[in-house]
Amino acid sequence: MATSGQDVTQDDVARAAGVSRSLVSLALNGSPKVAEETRRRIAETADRLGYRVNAAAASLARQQSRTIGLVLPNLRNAFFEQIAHTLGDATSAGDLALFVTVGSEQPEVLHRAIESLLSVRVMGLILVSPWLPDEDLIAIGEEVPVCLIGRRSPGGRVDSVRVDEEAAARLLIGHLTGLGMRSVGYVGPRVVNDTSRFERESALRRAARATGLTLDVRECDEDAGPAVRDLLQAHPEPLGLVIHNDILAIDAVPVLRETDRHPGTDVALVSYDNTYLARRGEFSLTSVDQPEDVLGTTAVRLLRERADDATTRSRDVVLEPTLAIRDSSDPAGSASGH
Amino acid sequence: MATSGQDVTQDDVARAAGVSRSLVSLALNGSPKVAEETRRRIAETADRLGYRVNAAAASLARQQSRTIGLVLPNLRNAFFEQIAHTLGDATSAGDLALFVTVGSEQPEVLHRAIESLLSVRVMGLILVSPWLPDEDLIAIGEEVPVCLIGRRSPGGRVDSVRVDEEAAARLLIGHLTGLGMRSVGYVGPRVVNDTSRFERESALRRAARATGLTLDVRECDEDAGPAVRDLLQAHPEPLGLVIHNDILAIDAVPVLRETDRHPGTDVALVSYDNTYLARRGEFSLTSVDQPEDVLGTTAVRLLRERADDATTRSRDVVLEPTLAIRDSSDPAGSASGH
DNA sequence: CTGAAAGCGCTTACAG
DNA sequence: CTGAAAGCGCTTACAG
Repeated sequence: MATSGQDVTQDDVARAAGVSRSLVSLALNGSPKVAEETRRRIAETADRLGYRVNAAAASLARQQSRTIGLVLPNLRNAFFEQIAHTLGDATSAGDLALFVTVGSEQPEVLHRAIESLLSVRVMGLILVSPWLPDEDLIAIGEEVPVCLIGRRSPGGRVDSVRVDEEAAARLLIGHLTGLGMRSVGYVGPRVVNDTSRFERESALRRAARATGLTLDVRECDEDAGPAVRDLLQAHPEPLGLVIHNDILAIDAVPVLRETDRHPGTDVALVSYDNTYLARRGEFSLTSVDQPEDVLGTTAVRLLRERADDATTRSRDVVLEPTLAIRDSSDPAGSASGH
Repeated sequence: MATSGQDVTQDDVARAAGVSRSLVSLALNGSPKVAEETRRRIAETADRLGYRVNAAAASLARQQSRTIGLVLPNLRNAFFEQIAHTLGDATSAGDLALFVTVGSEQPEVLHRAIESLLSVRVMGLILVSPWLPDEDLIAIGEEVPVCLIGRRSPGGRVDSVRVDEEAAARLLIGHLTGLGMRSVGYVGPRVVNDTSRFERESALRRAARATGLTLDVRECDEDAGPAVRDLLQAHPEPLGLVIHNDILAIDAVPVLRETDRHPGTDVALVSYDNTYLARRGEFSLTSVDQPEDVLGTTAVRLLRERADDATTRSRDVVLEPTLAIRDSSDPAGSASGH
C-alpha cells in the first residue's frame, strides 16, 4: 500500500498535498464538508506516504475512542470464539476496533484487565457471561457503556443480550419427553458466582416440573464424566441428560458408550451452544443453538446507542433459541424427519 | 477503591494535593526524583479522587504505549489459551497491558486487526504461529517490534521463541520405536501457509529416517478421524500415530477404540501441546509439552529489548521440549515407570 | 526535590 | 468549501 515512513503525521500529508492540516483530518474522516475531488487527492497522498492515524491522539482529541473491549471468561468454549469473530466483523464494519481480554478465575486479574481497557478509554465494554457480582457490573457501567452477552442485565446502566433460557429449557425438555424420557438429569460446572449456570438450572427445573418431571442436578469439575456416571446409576429408567455446554457434553459420550443403554430410547444426551464440537461426527450432539451473529451485532448496537446517550435505561434483549437435533438424542433421526 | 468522578485528570489531583501537575505525573510514575512522603500523599489523593491515567494521552506524550498486542490464529487450541494467560501475567508484572486479537482464515481480517494494533501504537506485537508469509512478517517488523511464538524468525527485525522441533521429533520417534512400533504415521491439518505444520512434518521425517523408519503423512480437515482410519488400514504392523496437536488427536481416540489393535503394542498415539485435553482421563494422551510460561516471558523480554534498541539483529530462541507419557501410547505405564 | 512550559498528533468549533 | 487556533491529558527536558 505504501512506503512506510516511520511516523507520518497529518502534517506531512497536508504539506505534501498542499492543504491545511485540518482539511486532512476532515477528508480522512469522510466529512461531507470536503469536496470529493479534494478528499480523493488527500486520501491518495496519505496512502502514498504510508500515513496511519495515531489512535491515541485521535482518542485524546475526540475525548472518545473508537475501540470496544471484549471480555471473555476463558477460551475453552468454542462459543466464545464464535462471539469473538462475530464481534470482530461487526466492529470493523462499523469502523471500530475490537480488543479482547481473556478473563481468569482470579477476580484480581480480571479487574486489572478491565482497568487497562478503561485506561485506554474504550467506547464500551462487552462482557460475555461474566463471573462478577451484579454490583461490580453496575459500578463498571457507571464508568463506561457496558453490554452483557448471555447474562441478564443487573440494572443500572448496563444492557444485555441473551437467549431466552426459559424457551431453551422448554425446547430441551419437550424434545426429551417427546422421545419418551422419564427423568431428566442436569450436569453443570461447579463455579462460584456463575449466574448463567443458575439461570439455566432453574429454567430447566421449571420446564421439567411443568411436564411432571423432576430435575436431578449434579455438579462437575473439568471432566463431566463422573457426574454422568452418577446420574446413569441413579436412574435406570429412560433418562434425558442435559449438559451445561458442548465441551462438557463430549465427556458424556465415552461414558454412554460403556453402558448398555440405547441412545434414543434408554438415554438421550443434549447440551447447549451448538459449537463445532457438537457438529463433529464423532460426537453428533443435540444442542441448543444461540444465534451468535445476532448476539454480537445487537451488543454493538446497544453499546453505540448508550455511548450516544448514557442516560438510557437498562435494556435486556432476549432472543429465541433453536434446537439442533442430532444422533446423541435421536440416532434414528426420527425427530428431524418430521 | 475510590469515588469515581467521571474523568479526573492529573490537574484535579495536583490541585487537591496542592502540588504542580508535573509532580503528580512524576509521583504516579514512581520517579525517584520525588520524595517518598510526597509520593505517598499524591498517590493517596489520586486514589481518593478515583484518578485513572488516560492511556491515550500518556501514549501520545511518551511517543510509546505500554501495551503489547497478541495475535492468535484462532481460539480452538487450549495451547493458545495457556499462552494468553502466561502473557497476561508477564505483561501485568511488567506494568504493561495486553490486547488480544483473534485471527481468522481471511488474511484481510487479520491485516485489519494488526492495523488496529498499529494504530494504537502498541509497544510490540507477539504473533503465535501466524499464517502470514515471511515477507509480511518482515514488513510488520519494520513498523514495530515483533516476536513470533512457535515459528522460526524469518529474519529482518523479527525475533522468535519456539520449541526445538527437531528435538521434539526425536523424543516422539524415540518413544515410539522404544515401544516397538515399526511404522510412523503423521496427521496434520490441511492449511495453506502454515509453516509450523511443515517444520513439524519435516522434523519428524528426518527423525524417522534416522532410525530407519519412514513417515507416512496424511492431511485432515476439522476431523482427524478419517485420516487416522486410513493410516490404520495402510499399516497392519505396529504403528506409531503422531497427530499435529491434542485437539486433533482426540478424534483418533474413538477410532482406535473401534479397532482390535492393542494400545501400547499394536498402536501408540502421541501428539503435541500437552493441553488439558491430553490430561483428561478419557483421552490420556502422550503429548509433547511446550513450556508456555518460558515462551511467554521470553517473548515479552525480547520485545522489550527490541523496543529499546530497534536495530538489534533478529534473534531465534529455541527451547527444549519434554514428553508427557500417558496411556495413549503406554497404557501399562512401563515407560513412565523407569 | 519541585514548578513553568513546550509538545505529542489529532479534532473541532469558529470565522471566512 | 477551506484555514488558523485552541485544546484533549499527559510527559519531559529545563531551570531553579
